[in-house]
Amino acid sequence: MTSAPYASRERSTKERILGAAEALFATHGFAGASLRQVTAAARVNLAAVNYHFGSKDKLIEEVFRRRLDELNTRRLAALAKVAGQEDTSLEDVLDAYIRPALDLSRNDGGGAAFVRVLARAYAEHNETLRKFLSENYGHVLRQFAGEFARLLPGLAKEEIYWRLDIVTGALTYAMADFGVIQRKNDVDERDHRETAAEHLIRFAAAGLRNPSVSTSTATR
Amino acid sequence: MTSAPYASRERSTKERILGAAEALFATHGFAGASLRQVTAAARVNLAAVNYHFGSKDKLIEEVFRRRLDELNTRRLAALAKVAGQEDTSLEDVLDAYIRPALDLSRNDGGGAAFVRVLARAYAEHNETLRKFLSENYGHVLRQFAGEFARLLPGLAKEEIYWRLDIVTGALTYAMADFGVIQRKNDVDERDHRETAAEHLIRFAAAGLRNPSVSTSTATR
DNA sequence: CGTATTCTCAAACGATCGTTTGATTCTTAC
DNA sequence: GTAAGAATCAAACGATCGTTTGAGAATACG
Repeated sequence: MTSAPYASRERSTKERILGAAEALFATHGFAGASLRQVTAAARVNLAAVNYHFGSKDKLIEEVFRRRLDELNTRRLAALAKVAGQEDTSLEDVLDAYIRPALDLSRNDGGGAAFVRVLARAYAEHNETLRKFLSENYGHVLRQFAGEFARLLPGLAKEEIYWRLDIVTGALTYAMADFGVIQRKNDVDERDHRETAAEHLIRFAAAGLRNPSVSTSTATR
Repeated sequence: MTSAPYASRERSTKERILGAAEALFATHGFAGASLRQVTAAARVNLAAVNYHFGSKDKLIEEVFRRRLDELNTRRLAALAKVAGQEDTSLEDVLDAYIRPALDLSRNDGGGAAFVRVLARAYAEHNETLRKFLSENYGHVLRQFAGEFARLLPGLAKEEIYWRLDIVTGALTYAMADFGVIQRKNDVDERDHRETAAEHLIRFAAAGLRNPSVSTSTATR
C-alpha cells in the first residue's frame, strides 16, 4: 500500500514493538519486562527488536522520544498562549504544564501507559536515562520557570526551581496513579485523572503562592 | 562472644544482607539488583539469602519491614504529641508526618537508601508489594487523615485523602532526591533534604488549607 | 524479468538469573 | 569428648536473559 515493506499489517513492526514495550515497561519496569514478553505482545519475531532498534536500551530511548516530543510541544504551545500577558494567573501556567500530560494520558491507548513509564524513569536511577530525559525535558522546565518567576516576583529563582520540582514530582505521582488511595470502582479512570489534575493545580498554585521565608525550621 | 553462631563478625549475616540489599535495591531496583550482587556486597555466600530468608521476595519484604515499623512508630508518636490539642497547627501535623522520614534518611547509613527503596515501591506495580505496604502503611495514613479532618473541618474526608495522597507522593519524590534539579555540589546532602522538607511542609500546608471548590474545571 | 535490498524467522549463542544440593565448618549442649 | 544442630561454602541446577547468526521470504528497482 504505502512504501513500507512487509506492509499492510494493521501497524508497522516498529510501531507495534513500541506500543507493546510501552505497556510492558509501565507494568513491569525496564528491567522487569523482557524482550521476549515485548515481542510476544507485539506478535513479532524476537530478533526484530535488535534489527529495528539495535538494542534494548535504544528501544527504551525510542519509547520516550516518541511521546516526549509531543508532550513538550504541547506544553510549550499551551505556555505560549498565556506567557507574558497581564491577565495570566498562576493557575493558567500550571494548567499549561499539567493539562498536556493529562490529555496525553487519555487520548489514545498508549498515552496512559506512557505516563506510568515516565514515572518509572524518575524512579529508575539509570544514568543514561536521566541524562536523556534532562536533555529533552530541561529546556521546557526552564521556560516554565521563567514564566513562574514573572508571576511570582517575590520568589528567588532557586526557590522557584525547588517548588517546581515538588510540583513535577507530585504530578508524576498523581498521574501515574501510584497513590495508596484506590479510587472507587464506579469512578472512571478519566474522571479519576481529571479530578487528580484539578486538585493538583489548586494544590500547586497555593503552594507556589506561599511567600518565601527566611532559612529556619519550618515549624514553630 | 554473644549467642550468635559464627559470631563476632562486625554484624550478623542477616543484617549484612539486609543492608546490602537495601542499598542495591535503591540503586538498581528490585528486579535490577541480583542476589549475586547483594551477597557479594554483603561478603556472604550466595546461598545465604535463601537459607536465612527463603527467597528473594521474602528478602524484599524483610527490607521493608525493618525500617517501616520504625518509621510508622515514630510518625504515630510524633502525631500523638500534637493530636487533639487546641493550639496544634497544620504545619505541626505535617511535620509529624514528614520529619520522621527525614530523620530516618540521615540517621545511619542505611536509612537514606531506604527512602529511595520506598520510592521504588511506589513505582513498582508489584501487587504483592503493594498489598504488603498497604497493610503496614494504611492505618498510619488513616490516623493522620483523622487529625487533618479535625483541623480542616471545611474539607470532606475524601478530599483530604486526595490531598494527602498528593502530599505523600511529593514527599516520596522529594525525599528520594529524584528531582531533575540537581543540588549544588557544595550543599551537603543533609542540608538538601532539610531544605526540601521545609519547602514541602510549607507547600503542603498551603495546599491543604486551600478551600474546597465545587466540581468544575480547575482553571477559568 | 532478475538482482539487490529489506525484512522476518527459527535457532542458537554465552551470560546471568533465582534456587537447590551436599559436603564442610563452626557452635551449642550434655 | 562427642553427638546434634546451625551456618557457610563451592558447585551445579534449569530457566531466562539480551544478542547474534544464517537462511529464507517479501519488497524494491533496474
